[in-house]
Amino acid sequence: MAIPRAAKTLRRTRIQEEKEEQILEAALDVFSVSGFRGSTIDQIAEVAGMSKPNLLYYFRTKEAMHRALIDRVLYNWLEPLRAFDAEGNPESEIRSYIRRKLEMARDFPRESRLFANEMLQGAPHVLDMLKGPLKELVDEKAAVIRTWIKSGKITYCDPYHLIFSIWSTTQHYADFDVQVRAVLGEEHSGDGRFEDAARFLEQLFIGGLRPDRSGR
Amino acid sequence: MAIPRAAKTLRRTRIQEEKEEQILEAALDVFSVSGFRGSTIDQIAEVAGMSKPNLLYYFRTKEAMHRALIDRVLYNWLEPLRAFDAEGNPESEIRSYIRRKLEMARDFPRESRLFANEMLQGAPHVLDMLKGPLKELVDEKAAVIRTWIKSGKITYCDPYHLIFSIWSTTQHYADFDVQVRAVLGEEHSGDGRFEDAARFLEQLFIGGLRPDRSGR
DNA sequence: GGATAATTTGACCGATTGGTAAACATTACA
DNA sequence: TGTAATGTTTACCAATCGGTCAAATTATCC
Repeated sequence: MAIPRAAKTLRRTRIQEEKEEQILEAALDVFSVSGFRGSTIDQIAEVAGMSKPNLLYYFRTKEAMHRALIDRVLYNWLEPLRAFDAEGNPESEIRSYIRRKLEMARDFPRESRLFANEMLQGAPHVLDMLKGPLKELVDEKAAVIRTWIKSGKITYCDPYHLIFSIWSTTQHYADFDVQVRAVLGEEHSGDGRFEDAARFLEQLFIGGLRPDRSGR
Repeated sequence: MAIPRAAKTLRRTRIQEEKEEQILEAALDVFSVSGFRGSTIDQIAEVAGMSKPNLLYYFRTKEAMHRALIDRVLYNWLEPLRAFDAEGNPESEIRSYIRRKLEMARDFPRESRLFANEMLQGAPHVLDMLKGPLKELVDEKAAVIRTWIKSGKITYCDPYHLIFSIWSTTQHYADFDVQVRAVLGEEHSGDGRFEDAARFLEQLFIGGLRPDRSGR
């Protein structure tokens, strides 16, 4: 007789690791496109290549699957912001933050869309995380940026909106990929657009944040 | 006996105008949060305050409702970009484009989210419009920006990525509203954040695009 | 190799989905 | 005011939804 599913959390077999991995991979495919409400367990089961009851053996509900997926993806997603360092000089820190975020948009677009979907729906599953850990992390980095401003290394500006604008410009290339490709045309739909975007954004932010050159 | 619905398009009664308006308003509420797949006709009917069959009397399918909604919203959505003018000087044109887009994010967040949802899902209903009319409009405005660059009014940059970055930074305040509020905290969740954002973004773009001050 | 635990499946359930049919009610207009 | 066109509702349909169950299969370990 199968053991109650709670026991799974005590010891995990090889098969469990593999299947859960497979399922979350498929779930990312589906949830990132259709959002939570728009996705079905059958869809995910099909992408994962297994039967629906089999999938439900590993995750008891659609909710549980979604939560596991978000938990798993969240840590890496915030990594670039955590790496944002007060010690480095502003120009190179901002430059590499932009680079890192653009790389994530290029290499992990599904993860970006998963969060975007969540945001559009009002963040029903991650609101606490936004108000707690994320806010704290951003507050911390905003303080760093303020020290840069006070020491005259970058021009005066609102650090929160600076962070928002880096998030939005970079994630745009994942979340609105289809629009970007449509506007740029087939011929610019290779990965080259990420290099072009990096060049533009670095120029924009470095130029836009340079300390006042003519008195303000 | 009720006339076949095709006849409705010939002459529209007062009731038709009112009810269709009511329905599309409710549809905007629902589709903008849950996307096409995640929304149900019952939900929309409830928000619209009418029965499902009644709603289906005006729009035969969920698809038809969604299409009508998109058609209706699209024209206004592109208005700010159309207003982007080659004659004005770059600084004030960019400034007012940012203002207009931010005002739309503030005043029409549902419309913004409707499109964002559509993009995340790969633009199944508007791909042709993106590749056609939108691309042409952007190409046209990109050409304007290039003349500004050639005449030395703004610094050299990729006009497409410039447009993308204005889109993304401004729409962010509608699409990721819940995140913005969470990070800024309750006390900054009044409409003041749009003024702060406007100030920051104007500074960023005007500063970032100012012709080279030190030789390149 | 056999017992036992872990995994997989097909058949199924009640609720919800998008949508229809036809009776009924209301409006517009001669 | 009568009547034909328009609008609304109730009852319903087949398909799909999230999820269960028990039986069948496979892996594990002595």
